[in-house]
Order: sequence, then structure tokens, then C-alpha cells
Amino acid sequence: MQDVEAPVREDEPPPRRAQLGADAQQLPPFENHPAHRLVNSKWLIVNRQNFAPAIYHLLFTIYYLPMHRLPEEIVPDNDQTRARAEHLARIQELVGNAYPNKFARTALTETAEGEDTITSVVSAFRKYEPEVKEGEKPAPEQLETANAELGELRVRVSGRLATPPRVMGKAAFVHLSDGRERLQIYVRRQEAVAVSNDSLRPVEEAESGWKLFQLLDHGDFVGVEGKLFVTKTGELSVHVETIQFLSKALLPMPDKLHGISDPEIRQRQRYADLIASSLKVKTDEEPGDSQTELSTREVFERRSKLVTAMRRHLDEHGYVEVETPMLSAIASGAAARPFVTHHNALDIDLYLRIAPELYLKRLLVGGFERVYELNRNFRNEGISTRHNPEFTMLEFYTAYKDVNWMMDFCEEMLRTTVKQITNGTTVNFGGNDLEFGRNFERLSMKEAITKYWSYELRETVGISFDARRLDYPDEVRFLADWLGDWSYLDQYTILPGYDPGNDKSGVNIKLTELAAQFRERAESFNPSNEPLPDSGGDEIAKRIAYIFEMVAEDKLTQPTFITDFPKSISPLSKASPDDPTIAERFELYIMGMEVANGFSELNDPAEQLERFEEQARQREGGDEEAMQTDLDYVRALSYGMPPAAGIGIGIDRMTMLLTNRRSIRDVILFPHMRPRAAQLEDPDEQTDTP
RNA sequence: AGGCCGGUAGCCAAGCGGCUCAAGGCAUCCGCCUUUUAAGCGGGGGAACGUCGGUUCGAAUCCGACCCGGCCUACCA
Repeated sequence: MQDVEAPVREDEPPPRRAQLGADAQQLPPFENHPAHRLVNSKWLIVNRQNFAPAIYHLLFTIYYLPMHRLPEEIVPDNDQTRARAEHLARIQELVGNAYPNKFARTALTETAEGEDTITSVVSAFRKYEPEVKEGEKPAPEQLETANAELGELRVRVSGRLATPPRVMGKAAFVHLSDGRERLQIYVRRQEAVAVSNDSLRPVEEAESGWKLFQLLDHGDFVGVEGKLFVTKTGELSVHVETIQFLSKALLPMPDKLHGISDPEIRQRQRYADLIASSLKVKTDEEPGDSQTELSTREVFERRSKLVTAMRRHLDEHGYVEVETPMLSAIASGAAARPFVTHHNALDIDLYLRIAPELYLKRLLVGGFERVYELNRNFRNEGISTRHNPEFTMLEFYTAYKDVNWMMDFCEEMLRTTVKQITNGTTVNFGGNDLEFGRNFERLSMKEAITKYWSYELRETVGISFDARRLDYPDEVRFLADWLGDWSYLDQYTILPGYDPGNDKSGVNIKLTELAAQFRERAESFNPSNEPLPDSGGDEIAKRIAYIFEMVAEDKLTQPTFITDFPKSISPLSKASPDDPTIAERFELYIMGMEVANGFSELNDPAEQLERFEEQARQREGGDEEAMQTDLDYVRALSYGMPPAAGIGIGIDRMTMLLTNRRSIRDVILFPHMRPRAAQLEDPDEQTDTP
């Protein structure tokens, strides 16, 4: 039987403080009232232990719960939330307003904030903690010295209770956290005084501080004032004189040892993940890897540093930061499907931008020689560990430079920023040491195929690869088709349950046949007998790109520039002077991920229009991602754009590399996820299954 | 979109066909403890086992559908 939920009035706030009897007529009908649930619950099973609490809870529920009523799906009704709500009510009786507006902290330490934080106090005074060997306690003389040096330093600090209070009869310990560091406070029953949030004076009641302390829960915010000292075990602590309540945690904190392991909760409720990462108790027993692993908090701090470092680098090299439209009538500048939205006043559909590229190059036309934009792009495509529908891209453009200059600049920029962020040029990612200090390898697509497919062939087919085959269109066609078949079959061999010895599905036999087919073809290939044909045009270029993706992409672990992209898939890029089918373009790969994409910018308006028209033809042929024609951009080019190089760098992916995270969702604070069924706004959308 | 895996109290989880199967730990509540730190000791309470349906005398456990998530593939310059 479903319990009746207490209704929530939405149009007016709940009474600030329920008076006995005064709000009686405002209370819901009894069968809807939480007290009714108590009567039917096990709270009233009477025994010595819980009889008194049961009566108390009944009274409490009737008179106090209505004033802090939150919907069940936000604050579920269970023993822990009930205890917290009850503590809140009693705190209000003791100190008045439970949500004061401010708390003044001391300024003993140098901080950007201008006042002491937990982090600043810990880093400034931790040096007084006596040095002790593992598992030993400091000697009394050491403690005396330390405490003499700390002297009479009185601090006022604030933070969240990072642990449940450890009460020992007439004294207690608890740690406060500012999200980064934690600082222990020590509260004595006879000494601590609570501060009223209404009068800001001490609460005139015996042992008021102790009473308040006993009502605190893991996760509450408090401010304390007291002297710094070092405990018997050598830990820097605050000996609390006054304690002020600052805010209540009505929901229980994540487990102090395990944190939150469910990625769904971590990503949907990032706030809870951040709390967990700051409250998690660090144990010595965990494997060495986790010692160096960044916390969630640190991941996002590092992301912020990366963005700052990149901005600084560009600012120092004469670039101007600009902001171009995110809403646009034409979604162009990249090959991707856009999001559509609607402008009511103009009554037109607009697109969320898929790239700022065409706007930034308009600015080159307008006279900016160096511009950049660091912001979000939106692509209406799949979600994966490397793709989020909105992602952050740094794009910048440099007049009078070409693709080769841009590769150099990009390499130097990454080297500089990585050094600033990690204090080194080597980044460990999943056990691989990524070297940003060395010169990045530069390979054409064909070179990359040759380099990495040779290895593949030794493993699977048993013969080496003749690079010259990539110059013959028939060979390229064969190789691309063969690879398609091979990879289609090969995916079955990685499925669980695949047993090469028991080949029921016939996958093994087919793979063996394919290998034989490949050998035969390779052996009959004799370039000396054949004239060198022309490069075969766009079709062949695209097939080479396909072969590259199949055999080389995921093997590009170290930072590697891949050059010589087919022109047909690069409609905004200048063609190579040596080969009209090849674009002067590169992509930077790290850990098999495309991290950057740059080229010599096409600035001939007539050719640009031709390229757009070719894209339009592909669009009509069913390619939804073919680029949209932007005639105003062609007009801009007609005013004349200087020769220029441009690049886009994926900030999310760079952050992944610098924080050792395999999923893009781990470096985006609030990644997009399917709304929970209960959160769907339109109930009609929850269509029933037939 | 396809394949595989998962969903058990606030958190971490054991159990994977019948009678002690709804363990255990953290948290919460009560009692004791004036320098603890994964505090300790003693005691209490808390669970429609993702949802709906089926098989069965009997389902957390087996079957089906659905919801949500993760990983892989596809898609993604």
C-alpha cells in the first residue's frame, strides 16, 4: 500500500516557525500528515530503547516537520533525513536563524580571498606539526615546543563538517573542510560557547557550544573561533572557544571511505561527487595508483588552469579574444548535424553553432591579424566517452602564416601549457608516458598507414606491407574493402565467449580466408610492371583516409601530427601546391584521440564557393553532415582575406589527457544525460508500452 | 542504432532457485568514554532486492518486456 505523500504548497512559502496550534488549520488532513506515517510505522513498537524517542519524534513530526517540508524525491523520508530535520529544528531553538548571511574570518595568512581559509591555515601552520616516524606518537617535549611556537594564535575559520563528529564523553573532534583541505577542531564540553545567529552574541545557556555541537551532522557548515594547537598525535587543530552554525546538510553525506562509485550519481549530481571527493578519507592501504590519482575537485581545477594557460599564451603572442554568435541562421564551418531552436520575435529557426570558424575568418577579413575564441560548440550527434553534445573548443587564426607554422606554434603552445600545469613535460595517461617535451612526430596519412599497418600485418597476415601500393587506385580500393571485411569479422573475436578453438560461428575460417586473399593480392603486386597512375581523385583520397582511421588512428599514442588530408573532406582548407587532391591540413593525435585540427585557410572566394557547391551536392545526395553554404562568408572573402593559418583545439580532450580520465564526462562538470523518467516535464512523453 | 555487463537500506556491498536469503561494513538512533583521527565499547531501528508481467507450492535468485547507467562497436573531418 502506497503511503500518502504530504502535499507541498507551491504558491506560498512554508511558515518560518510553526506555532503550537496557530497553524493547525493549515496542516494537511491527518491521513496525509507525516505523523500518520509514524503511527503506522515501527516507531511505535514500544520497548525500553525507543519509547521515549518515539514520543519525541511524534511530537516533533507534528509541530516541526511542516516548516521544512521538501518533496520526497528531493529529500527522501528516512531515519537519517528525519534526524537531520529534527536537529535543524533544535538548532533553530538554540541559535535562532539557521541560515545566517555571513561569517567573518581572520586574516592571519596571505590569501587571495583576503581571509583565512582552511587551506591557507593548514599550509601556513602545518610546519608546526612535529615530525614523527610512521605509527609513532610525538614525544611530549616535541608537542610542548610546537604549542609554544604556535603560541596564542587565535583563528576564525569556517567549513563543512568533513567527518561525523567523534564524541568522547566530554570532548570531541571533528574535521572541517573547505573543499580542498581539512582542519581538525577540538571541542570541550565545558568550554565551547555557541553564538546566536540572531544577536551574534553568545547563547546564554550552560554548555551552549556543546549542545550545538551535539546537534551537528556530517556535512553541516559551521564557523569556529579558537586557538591553534597541536594534539597528542601531532595534528594541527583549533581549540574551539566559540562556534557558530552556518548551514544545514539535510541530506546524508556520501560514505567517508568509498565516496560515490556510481558514475550515474557522480555525473548527474556533480555537487555530491565534489563533496565526496573532498570528504573521502585517504587510507594508506589503497594501491599506489590511487595516491597519485586526481580527485574530482582537482580535475576541474586543472581544467581551469589549462584554459588560463592557453589564454595567457595567446594573449602574450598578440591574439585578441573575441566572442562570435552561438545562435546562427546557418550552421556551418564543420561537418556535423546542428541543434535547431526557434526565435519567437523573429519567428525564424536558428541553429546552435557547430563551429566559430567562419565568423573568426570574417574577422581576419575585417583586419584582425590574430584572433581566438574559447567557447562551446554544439553538435547534435552521438554521445560517447569522447563525445559530448556541447564541447569546448579553442579556435585561433593567424594572418600571413601557413599550416607548417601552425604546427610549430601548436606544439610550442602545448609544451608550454603542459609545463605550467604539471611542472613537467611528461604526462602519464593510463600507464603511457606522453612526451610533450620531444618534437612531435609528423607523418602523412600514407606514412602513418605504412608505419602501423606493417605491424598489423606481421601479427595477422604474416607478411610485410609494400607502401607503394597506396599509390595505385586499384590497390587502395582493394585495401579499403578488405579492411572493412576484416574489421567487421574481427570485432567478433573480442566478444566474451569467443573461443578460437571452437569456431562454431565460422569467424575463424573466414578470417583465415581473408588473410590468404590478402597474401595472394600482395604477392601479385608488382609495381615495376605497372605504370604509375594519377592519384585517382577524391574517391581514392577518401579511401586512404578510411584506411588511416582503421589501421593507424588508435595507435597514435604519442603526440603526432598527421598531414595530407583529402581535399574533398576539407572544404575550408587550401589545397597543397604539390597535389590538388590533398589539403594543406593536419590533425594532432594523442592517445588515439583527435585533439587538434588545423590548416592553411582557403581565401579564394571563387574556389570557396565551388567547394560549398560541392558540399551542397553531397548534401542532396543524402549526406546530412555535408557543410552548409554560407554566402555571406563568400562575400566576406571577396573583400580579401590575408593568407592565414587556423586551428581548433579540443579543450575537453586535452583535459582528459592532463587528468588521466578516459571519459569526456569525467572532465565536464555537468555532462548531458538522459533525464530520469520522473524528471520528464511533459507527462505525455512517458508513452506507455503497448 | 547493435552487442556485453550492471541496478539489493543514505553509502559500499554479500547472496544468483525452496526451511535462518535479505549477510557484513560505513552512516543513523540510544548508552559509556575530556587529545581522537577509518576512534573505541555495548545496544536498537531502517530494504515493495530498478519497474511491470510470467513460470513455480515457493522468486532478490529462473523467463519476458520496459526504464536507467557503464563499456565496446556503429556514428562523430
